[in-house]
Amino acid sequence: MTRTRTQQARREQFIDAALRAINEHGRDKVRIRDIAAEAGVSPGSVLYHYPELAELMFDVHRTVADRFYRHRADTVEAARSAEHKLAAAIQTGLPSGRDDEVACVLYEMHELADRSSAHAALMTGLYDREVALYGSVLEVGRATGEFTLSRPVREIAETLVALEDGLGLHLMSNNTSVERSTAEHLLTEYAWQATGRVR
Amino acid sequence: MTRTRTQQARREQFIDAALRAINEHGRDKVRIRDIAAEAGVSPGSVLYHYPELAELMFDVHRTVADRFYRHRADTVEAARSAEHKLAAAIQTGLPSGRDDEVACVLYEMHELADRSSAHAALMTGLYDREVALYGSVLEVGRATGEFTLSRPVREIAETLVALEDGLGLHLMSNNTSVERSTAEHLLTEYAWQATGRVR
Amino acid sequence: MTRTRTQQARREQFIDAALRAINEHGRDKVRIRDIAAEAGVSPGSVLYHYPELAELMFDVHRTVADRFYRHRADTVEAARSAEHKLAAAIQTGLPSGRDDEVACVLYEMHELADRSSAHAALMTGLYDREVALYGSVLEVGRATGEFTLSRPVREIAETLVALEDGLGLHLMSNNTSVERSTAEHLLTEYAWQATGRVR
Amino acid sequence: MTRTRTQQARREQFIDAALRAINEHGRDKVRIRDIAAEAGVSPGSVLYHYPELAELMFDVHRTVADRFYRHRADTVEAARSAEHKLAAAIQTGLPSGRDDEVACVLYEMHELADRSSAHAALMTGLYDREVALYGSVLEVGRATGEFTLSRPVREIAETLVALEDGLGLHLMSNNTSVERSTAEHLLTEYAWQATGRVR
DNA sequence: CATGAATGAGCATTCATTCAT
DNA sequence: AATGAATGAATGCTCATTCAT
Repeated sequence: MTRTRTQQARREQFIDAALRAINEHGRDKVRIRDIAAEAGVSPGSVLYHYPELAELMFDVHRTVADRFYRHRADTVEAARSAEHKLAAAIQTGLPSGRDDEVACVLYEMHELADRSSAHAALMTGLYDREVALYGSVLEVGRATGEFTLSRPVREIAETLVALEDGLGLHLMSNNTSVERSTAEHLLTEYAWQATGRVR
Repeated sequence: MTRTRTQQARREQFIDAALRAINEHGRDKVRIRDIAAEAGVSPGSVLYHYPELAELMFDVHRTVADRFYRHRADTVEAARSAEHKLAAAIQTGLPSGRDDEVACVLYEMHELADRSSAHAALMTGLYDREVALYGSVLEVGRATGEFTLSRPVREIAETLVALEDGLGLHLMSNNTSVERSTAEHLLTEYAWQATGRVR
Repeated sequence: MTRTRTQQARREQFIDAALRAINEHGRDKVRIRDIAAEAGVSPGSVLYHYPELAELMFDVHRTVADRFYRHRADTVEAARSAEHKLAAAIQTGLPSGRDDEVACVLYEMHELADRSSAHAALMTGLYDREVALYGSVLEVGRATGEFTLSRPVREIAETLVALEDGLGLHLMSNNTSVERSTAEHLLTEYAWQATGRVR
Repeated sequence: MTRTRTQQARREQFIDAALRAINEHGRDKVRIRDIAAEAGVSPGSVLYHYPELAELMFDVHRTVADRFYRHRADTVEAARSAEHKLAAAIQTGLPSGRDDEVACVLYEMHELADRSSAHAALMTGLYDREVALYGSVLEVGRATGEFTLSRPVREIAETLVALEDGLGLHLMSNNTSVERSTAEHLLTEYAWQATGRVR
């Protein structure tokens, strides 16, 4: 048991190392050596703990998905009013910038879902949680009377998540026609409209 | 001139071959041999026409972006009313399925924009054209009285493009919580709302 | 016959082209394409006239050896006195510098003699002619009373040739301890001594 | 430290292997596989210790230059009289034959000096040491009264080195007009003359 | 004769993986 | 548990060579 704990801790170090290495070299270019170097160990050591490299990739994906959601959920929860919660969700749903390691890697992982159902499941899981998060915010707003929803909760929530993912994709891809402020604006406008608030 | 024509035609054959090879093996896994095999030639032949493989990648990206947009623009143009045009834009904006080679490769190319400004420029160009396409449809609808726009044209158009990109991303990633019908529904609902039509 | 003449002329163009290409890229790095480019034709054209590349190399070697000797012999012959002839031989026996294409290529060819008796024969032939050239100059000087030879003609001549080859080797190899002026000085000093002249 | 020692020892094994491989296949034809085969390892192993192959070439050059000089210096030192020292220098300055691996490779390396200042520096260094070696022998002979120098020490020493290099070049190049005995004779004759000894 | 296109053998090189220590 | 050393499979790439036009 103790050994398992130790091993697990070691694996988490490798996950973090891989995360940084992916961020630096790109998911499809990263080598075991890069990960090992980032962890300060030899390549063989990585293989010892992760005989299957795909498993490490999966754990990285899982980790960034969890962290990304956790950060959003915590921030939203900390907001007092539904309006503030909604704003918090929007703020944390877009990548903060090029140095947003978690968001960057998360977007790099999308492509894996194409050919791996395990990764697809991670994406689905994240999507569902994000929809649920927005959904609960909307419910709260409706309950407090802050929001007058123009459409069913789930529909609005799904639209918000898809919209922020699309905007995030463009932000990560250096689309010069989409800046962070534009993205925030579009999301916010849709949110106002969907929650029946007039400017 | 004739010679150049021939060379250009040959290059386009390689672009198509690469497109198919990328579709089969994945952008980051595709080997020169795969492209050559798809084109029915030897690996050296590919290098002969594309000494810089990155240039071939770029041409593939450019090609799928152009085809994707061209198909949308043609379909939209063929529709008679603004309402039909909008529906056509939505239909053609989402990947038709796993066998949608153009859309699949287009999404696979996104990641390249991360580290290459040339690819980022392609994405920006496609985005701008798509926004303009939606914009013109909205303008037409407003002119004919079919649409009563709730927000500025550009804002609605950008939201539509980002939304369909986000939904497309999930469709391509096998997110089981987002199906093609769901995606269409979300887009359509937003479009109805933004164009002032009541169900 | 006419065809042979034409072919021979064409071959000589390739020899010159190869000479320049070798000078630029180095004998062991030069590619057929470099030679073709220098000749302003396609690689296939070179192969057409020189199906065996080794033969072209040999012709280049032969050509530079002949030119090198011819230049020396002509210069020596043009000198009036034995003393001037000897000085002329020394002057033309050392590479004039980095831009001395003939000398550079000649030195690059030495290594081929290691494994090819044909190339070794060329070197031997050049050596013999150079020894003969120095020999005749010494004979003339002795006949006119200008020189009082300290050793047999052949010995002095051979020593002069070997000495200039050794010095030339260092000059070509960028030995910073051997400069052209040093080389001339050493050769001249030995020549004075061997011909019984006092400074 | 121990580790570095091991690595250095391993590198020296590769230097020796490369020396033999160069000797067998020629400097410009030698492949990594030849060196690996000579060392009894896989090609990758060579790259592991010498990621830059040029560095291995340089080390081989350095090694043969050092060994060549060391052998001469030791042999000269072992000789008792100046006369014997001079004879020893002459004997060891000429390649003993086709099987003289050190001399063969040393001559093969000359060409590298053409385009690499690092290699040129090695040649310069060897030349300087050889000149110094001859110089010290001459000084000793003058001190003991054995030699009566006809020219300055440095001039004679430089002439001897250049002369033996030129003769060595012809010996290595299979010049059939220059045999080992001829070469020895020419060197010896010049040496006698320069040191004021009469036959 | 000449060339552009294409080929394939041969090469260095990368890199995950193995293993003795 | 970890590592340095070593391996070998896989791949890109070079380049002489072939060939139809």
